[in-house]
Amino acid sequence: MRSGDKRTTLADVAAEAGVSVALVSIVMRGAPGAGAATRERVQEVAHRLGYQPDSRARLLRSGRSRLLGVVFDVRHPFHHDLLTGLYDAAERAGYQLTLSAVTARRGERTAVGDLLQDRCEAIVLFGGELRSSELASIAARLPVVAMMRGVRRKDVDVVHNDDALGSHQAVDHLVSLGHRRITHIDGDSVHGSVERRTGYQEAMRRHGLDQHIRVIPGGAGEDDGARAAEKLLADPPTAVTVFNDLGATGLLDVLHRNGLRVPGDVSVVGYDDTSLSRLAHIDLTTIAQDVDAMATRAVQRAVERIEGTPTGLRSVIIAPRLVVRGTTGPPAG
Amino acid sequence: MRSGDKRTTLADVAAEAGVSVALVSIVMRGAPGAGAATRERVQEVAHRLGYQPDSRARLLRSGRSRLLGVVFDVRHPFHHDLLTGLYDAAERAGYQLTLSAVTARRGERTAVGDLLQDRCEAIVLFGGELRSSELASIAARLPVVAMMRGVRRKDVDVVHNDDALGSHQAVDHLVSLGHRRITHIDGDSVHGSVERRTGYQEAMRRHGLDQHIRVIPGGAGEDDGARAAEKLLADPPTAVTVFNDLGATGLLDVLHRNGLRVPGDVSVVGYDDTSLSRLAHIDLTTIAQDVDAMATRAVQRAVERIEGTPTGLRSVIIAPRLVVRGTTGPPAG
DNA sequence: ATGAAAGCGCTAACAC
DNA sequence: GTGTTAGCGCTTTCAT
Repeated sequence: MRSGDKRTTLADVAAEAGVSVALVSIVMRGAPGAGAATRERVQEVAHRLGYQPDSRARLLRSGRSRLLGVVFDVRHPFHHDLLTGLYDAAERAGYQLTLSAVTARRGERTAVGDLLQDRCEAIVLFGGELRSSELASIAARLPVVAMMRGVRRKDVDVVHNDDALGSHQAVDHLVSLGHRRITHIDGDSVHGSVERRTGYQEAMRRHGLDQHIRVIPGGAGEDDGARAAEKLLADPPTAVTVFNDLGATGLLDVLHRNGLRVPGDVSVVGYDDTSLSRLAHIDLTTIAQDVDAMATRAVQRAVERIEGTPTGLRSVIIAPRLVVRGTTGPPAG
Repeated sequence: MRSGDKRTTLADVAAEAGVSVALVSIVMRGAPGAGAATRERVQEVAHRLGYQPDSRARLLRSGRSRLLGVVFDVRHPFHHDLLTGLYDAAERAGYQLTLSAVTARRGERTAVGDLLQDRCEAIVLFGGELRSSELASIAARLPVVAMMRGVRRKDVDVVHNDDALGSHQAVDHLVSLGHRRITHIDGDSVHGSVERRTGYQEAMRRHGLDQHIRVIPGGAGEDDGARAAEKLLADPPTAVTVFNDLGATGLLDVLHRNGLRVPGDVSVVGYDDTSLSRLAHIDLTTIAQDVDAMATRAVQRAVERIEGTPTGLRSVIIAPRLVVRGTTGPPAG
């Protein structure tokens, strides 16, 4: 017996309950226009027959899908947190999510293509490498909301973290502990890197620490942080702000191997509040992006575009917050 | 202007190309039965009009969806690796994947429910907490393949790692390095825990090391590994096999804090080969599950059930392999 | 409050 | 090779 041979349809329920399909449809959707008695009976029959509405047929007929497409990367831990928030936000807005993953062997273009076929009404992109012009060509077909990346186009909505502010928070925290010689490890060409670096520089100036500004080239990986740490060893500062948690982890490791104590000799602040930073033996002070706020705004943006209530502002920037853990403390001496 | 207002349909393309809808359908699917010239012209028009087939309508009509539903947990790093493999395997089999995530605030039942409405033809479940009886009730509606968990039902297919064999590999590796006093940290009630523990015990006996068998209670988290390590300190063995990588990380940390050198004083083997184990400062010897093989077999299983070519065997067990990194070496002395 | 009928975008039989 | 016809399962007028 092949499965799927006999799915229960509206017609089946209607026949069994002795009413018309239209009426069953009304009951199933909870729409007004059916008697209480009928309602109950139909519901009972539907349940008994194990009826499951066919979303495809439903959406085909009603013209809308109420579907939000999401492109995320399975390799990026932060994307998973964001998915959690997005599911909630979508549900609150009365939309469903349809996921399309980017993997090591499945590109962003493929992921977007699938979503387009699924007839979702808007697409939410997490980071990614698509060029602004490509995003624009997608945006010509349906609303696009890009999260955690910049887009030089005004036909694409953008929701992201206030990276500069995050760096300010990190520097402020360190300065309040008494640090003055604070170095920043850069994120190279990764999205947000420029903002985090600039934020660091601004904050340092604001505290009158211009002469202590020092930026070491780095990157998005653990090894980038480790390499940056090597360069620091000759003349270590009392504190370091690192582009992201992964880099901070690499840096911490090199520091430890070289006998430097954290936070005794050097304080370290990461960025992103990934699960890594929460591990007991890392216990990293870091900057947390406000996942729920970002997700909520992204969905709100998408829905506004879908329903034609544009707000004019295409860019939403969410404030992050400092999470103090064990890698920061007052400087020695 | 609301988006989605004017999607190009088959009819539009047909009108523009001056042919019938049916013919366009044939061309778009690459099905036989159309002239080369027509084919080219239709394709040109479709492209020019930016035509995108509507998968919902398509699937509704053809009765099948060629969709495989996947339930994964965003919090589990290993699930992401598996997704990568599953996308490939599905594509090879001519199926598409439709993802439904479990999050901290979105349960497995909800995730499965969505998939059911999407009319996928089979469901692949990663781990999870659903009881066997619940799985059975889903399996009554469509084929279910459960990965990385056991199911005491013969109406559900199971594809998982050979946990016992993995433990054998870990012990064999340590014994070949010269270790005899090898302790196992248990995974408590987590799926696979019993098999990994039993495998350890068997392997020890096989090597005539019965009197060195020692199992410490643990769990799936980093802290469980750390707690287990504390218990070990009084009388540390020369090597430890840990239920999973996360636990091994916690254990390593406690070992280091107490001045024990790895692998000098104690060798450590984890399980799962997660990205964590690959971090330079952890560099954990571990047992890698064969993700691609598992994904391939899971899809194969699902397709067999869908297409009604049952094989009788409902359980597939895949051999893992040892990945030697920096936490194992010969015992001191 | 309920039912009949039309049709969403597409594919599959069957004619020509 | 190409067009015609009939639905897939559902929602949505419009009658009754």
